[in-house]
Amino acid sequence: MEPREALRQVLFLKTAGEEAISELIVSGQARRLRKGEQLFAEFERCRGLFVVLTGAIKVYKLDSRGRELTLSVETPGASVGELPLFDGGNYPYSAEAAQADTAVWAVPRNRFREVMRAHPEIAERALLALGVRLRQMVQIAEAQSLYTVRARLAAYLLGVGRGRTAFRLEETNEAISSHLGTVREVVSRTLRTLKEAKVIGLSGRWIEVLDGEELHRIAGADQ
Amino acid sequence: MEPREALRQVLFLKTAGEEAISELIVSGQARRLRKGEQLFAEFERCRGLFVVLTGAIKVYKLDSRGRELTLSVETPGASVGELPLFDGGNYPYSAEAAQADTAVWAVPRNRFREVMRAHPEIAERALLALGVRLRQMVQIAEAQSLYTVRARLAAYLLGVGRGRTAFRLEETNEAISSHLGTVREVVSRTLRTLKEAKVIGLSGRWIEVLDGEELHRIAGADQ
DNA sequence: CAGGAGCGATGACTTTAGTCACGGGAGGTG
DNA sequence: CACCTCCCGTGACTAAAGTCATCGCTCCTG
Repeated sequence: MEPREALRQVLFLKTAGEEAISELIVSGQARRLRKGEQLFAEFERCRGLFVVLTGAIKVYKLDSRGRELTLSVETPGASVGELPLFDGGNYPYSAEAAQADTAVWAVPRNRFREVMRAHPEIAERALLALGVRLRQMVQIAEAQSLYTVRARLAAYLLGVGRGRTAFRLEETNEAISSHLGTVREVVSRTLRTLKEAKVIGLSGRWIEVLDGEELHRIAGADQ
Repeated sequence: MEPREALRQVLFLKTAGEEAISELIVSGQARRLRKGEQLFAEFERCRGLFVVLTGAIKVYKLDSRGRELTLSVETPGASVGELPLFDGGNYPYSAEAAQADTAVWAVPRNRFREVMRAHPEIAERALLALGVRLRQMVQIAEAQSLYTVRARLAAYLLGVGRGRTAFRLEETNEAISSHLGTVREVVSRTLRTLKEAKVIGLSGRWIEVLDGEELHRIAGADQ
């Protein structure tokens, strides 16, 4: 995706004037990342604005023993790690490329702040952007503490399926388990139990929703 | 706490001019709540600004079977449920009085929006306020998915202990379990195991930190 | 095409957490 | 002071999740 096009899609730049976008274009540069390469790490000081151009960036937390919780995966046209840009703190999570051929547009912190100061409509919309993130986090916190893996997996399937009755799992079980806050084996087994319950069909990475109503029930009610 | 004093302490009103505060005072009114009385419920449309004057407001999520996760407890001088005020959405959680004799200052949504429009310094600081909330939520999500109850309880004790070597548990086990995303019995049992491990002393509601280093280790490392 | 890396599946087992059912104590109140 | 309500503690059990070890398949790559 072209830098200008990507920036235009960022939630807090949507209403920004052409001039603001141009300033962010001349102030920044593209950065390419190999799969797994880190964009920033938790506790680090804010670098600046990052907008995904191609590929995908995974935002995640690690615990002390290396287990991982994926907080979000950002695709082209989305910003990454904008929180410290707005509140001046450090990163509360890490981010790395989730795919090969990932690229982001990077604008240094101070340059972005100047542009934001000159264009107040950005700060205004930033409230919306942080609101979206906050709602996502409340969602994750709730899911982690109040729902079983089975329920979270059902919700995941409904999410990636987006209403289709058949689709492929694009992520590995390992990646899915990180979304759900569990481990690879449990994802594998839970998919099987859903299959045995005839809620989904499953062959290879191909999923067929056999009983959408039941899948919703499992996702919404616990158990 | 006096309304004016409470409003002054709210993160996004700290730098607001005297005039803005006065407008919020004349536009609002105090509301008293009995213990357990609901201030707003999840999914409802935004009511307006609420600032705690006395007592405490618990912000929480319920799952479909009635289990509860406490997201925060707000005390005098803090705002409650400000997210929808800034992003225009509905409440993503519920709130109720956690103590008897709780009171909040309430300003209707539209009145608050007018004041915010007239005083842009409020919106500016609102970014910080949402940032704080977002960081809290990331923390909760992480704790829920990556740490055991034992670790979360240790962190809770360190939090409410605030460095003291002896202190009283002010909340019931039921309330504590809601913070930790577990149930009453497990809190009771886990406190006992910490006692048996000689990490804390425990008699009645009185806690003594016997091995602070170990308590930190338990809170930080999983297990 | 041999070897290795990466991924998925699965059995066996352990650990952690949650549920159910009671008993008992503190403190308030008619 | 008898009773009730609200908590806490705890045993016994079940359920959910995590760990460990192993196998097999696919797809590279040298």
